[in-house]
Amino acid sequence: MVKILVIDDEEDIRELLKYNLLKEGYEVETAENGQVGIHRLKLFYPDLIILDVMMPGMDGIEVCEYIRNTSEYQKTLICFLTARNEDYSQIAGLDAGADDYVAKPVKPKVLVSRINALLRRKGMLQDVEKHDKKGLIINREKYLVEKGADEIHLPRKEFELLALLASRPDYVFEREVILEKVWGSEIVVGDRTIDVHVRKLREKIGEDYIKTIKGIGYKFIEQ
Amino acid sequence: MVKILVIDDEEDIRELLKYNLLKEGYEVETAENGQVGIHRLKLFYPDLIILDVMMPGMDGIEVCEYIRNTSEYQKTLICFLTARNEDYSQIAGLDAGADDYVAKPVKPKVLVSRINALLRRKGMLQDVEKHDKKGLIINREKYLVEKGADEIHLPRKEFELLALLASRPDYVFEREVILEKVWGSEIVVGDRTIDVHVRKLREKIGEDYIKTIKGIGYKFIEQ
DNA sequence: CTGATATGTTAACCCAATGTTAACATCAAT
DNA sequence: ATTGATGTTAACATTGGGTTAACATATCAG
Repeated sequence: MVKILVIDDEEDIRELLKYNLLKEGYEVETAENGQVGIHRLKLFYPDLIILDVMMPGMDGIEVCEYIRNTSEYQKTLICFLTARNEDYSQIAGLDAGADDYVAKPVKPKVLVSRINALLRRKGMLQDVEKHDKKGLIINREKYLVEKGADEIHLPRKEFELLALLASRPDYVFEREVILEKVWGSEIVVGDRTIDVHVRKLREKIGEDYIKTIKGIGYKFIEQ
Repeated sequence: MVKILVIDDEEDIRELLKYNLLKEGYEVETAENGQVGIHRLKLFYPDLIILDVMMPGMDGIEVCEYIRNTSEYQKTLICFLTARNEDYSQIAGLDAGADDYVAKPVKPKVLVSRINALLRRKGMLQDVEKHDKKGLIINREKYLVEKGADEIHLPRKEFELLALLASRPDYVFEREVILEKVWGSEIVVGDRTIDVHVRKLREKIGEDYIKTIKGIGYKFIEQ
């Protein structure tokens, strides 16, 4: 669960943001000024702080600098709330170490969208797909197959064969078509060649990804 | 050297940004529309793209989506230029995968500050130090590679080869591409030339940085 | 069940791609 | 001209990807 701390002196804003962020599925706490915010940090340990720049007492810039100078909060994201046209605070804020800012008056849709984007690009939002599943990621640029956290290096033919099959999961590629695409139309190889490559692939990526359709060919099964 | 590509249909803006970014020490190229921008991508390989949302023809959102769907540019940063109050494009832009946006009319100081901040938090601005790891620092001005405390002087070809490979760690550069980029498309050299340079590089920087992908090419591995 | 056919499996082999070394070519600096 | 640094090539060594042969097993028709 992603935790967000909202620090703003206006109660209306705090409640507006809290309501919308909760609706989005985040865990939210609020603080009404910088001192309280810093105090709450230690107990709440948020992943992201939404921080008003203009506050009586300790302002947002100071809070931000304090956070950035405290090593245990280095990875905590900071998003400023700043008055429009307040270019100075944009500059100072970003230089103080903020990760983003949103202009006031805050529109909830905009804010939520930016918070989502910020968390996503910082990798704090598990993007559903990608590395959680045991699905394969075939990376042609790296000539590499990623399976979970593992990186599997494949020789050329094996890679091309897998890439072909995986390009259309569940579609059955006939042996003849595989030969044509992976080996090329002129080159003639023995009839056990494909099988051997399939064997090696199955050894490396797992036995369940490539299924034999007897009498026809092979197909790739998504796991 | 950090490379920035500016895509905007207004020449005034392009020149304004180019001037200020060059002054800041960046390498800058421009493009006057989306199509040209995408074409320029492949040759220039920018680290960051400044992208106008509103353009005739292919607009910024489309360009952004194209880039985000092309795996080799996944790590390329995108910063939108968007008209103020144009909330829709803020949302659509960020959802399309932009890393930041700056409102028009652009103030050079603000833009430069945000670009700096964006690059810094993405770790693309080597903050002078960084000597902690055993990673290599490639210094184009001095034709020099720093490995820890050592300074390794490299001849041009070796340097260009290493710089190319290291510009995109893990990415496999085909022999043909290496020849094209390091030697130039017209010049034809023997089959063994690349290997010999790789050999010399491995002797100088260590055996583990450059990996052979047989049948395809070479890749740089971060240590 | 039996035989026929397709596919699986293993290990050995071959060779093209790459590694390696040293000689040669080129060029800038002295 | 001499030296040293760099770039290229030739000649040979090495490796591991790709292929095949030989045999094992599975599947299906009748």
